[in-house]
Amino acid sequence: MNTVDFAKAIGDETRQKIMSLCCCRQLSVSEIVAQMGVTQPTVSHHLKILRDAGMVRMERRGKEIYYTLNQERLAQGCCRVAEEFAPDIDLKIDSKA
Amino acid sequence: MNTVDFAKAIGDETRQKIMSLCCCRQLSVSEIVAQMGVTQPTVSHHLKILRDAGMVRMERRGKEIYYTLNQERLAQGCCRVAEEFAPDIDLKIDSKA
DNA sequence: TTTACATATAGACGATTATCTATATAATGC
DNA sequence: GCATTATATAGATAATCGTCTATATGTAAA
Repeated sequence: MNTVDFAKAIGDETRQKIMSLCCCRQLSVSEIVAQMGVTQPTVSHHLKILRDAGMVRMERRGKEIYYTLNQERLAQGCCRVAEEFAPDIDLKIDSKA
Repeated sequence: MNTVDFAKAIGDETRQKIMSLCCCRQLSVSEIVAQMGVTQPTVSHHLKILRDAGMVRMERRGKEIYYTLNQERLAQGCCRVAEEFAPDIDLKIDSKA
């Protein structure tokens, strides 16, 4: 995944809200929809974009599909951007406890 | 500057090419135009977006205006994104020699 | 197998955006 | 002042994108 696609994937208010919601916990699509001001198809649309960008993981359980943000991929994308355009500045990843 | 505006500013192929060009050296608008496949007004347009996002510095010398990428701001934006959406991963900035 | 529920997809539509041409502004030299 | 060069701005246009409604797909329960 290149830096343009990465930045485009995260460069939308609705998607960032979704990212915040399923950043630290699994959420079903309905749960996401319930907390956003847009329709379910719109949420599904944005989830697809995030999925295609590798930014979220999905897991089906029964009728529901749970999404979680892929924090590693996100951080990797940030590092890629910094490496490419800010070579004089060093961004290091340290996994927290 | 919020993370949406930051991601939108860098989420364009033409702008990323400009960012690459004036990442490590000052370049005048004409010099940038010469290395890109778009017209001068288009380059000016993208420079304005990068300027508004604080991603480039400009310096007038005579008739020419020289642009440089603001690597610190860029790296800061990357960190902001990681902090907000990947709180379990720690991205630290280390200034290189 | 029908019904109900959860999610995805298709298609339409308005808004935003990237590009262009034409023109304005700014700086320099004659 | 006038001409020249460099950059910015205005306005038009086509393409992309985000949102909606309608509908299809998938899963589980009756």
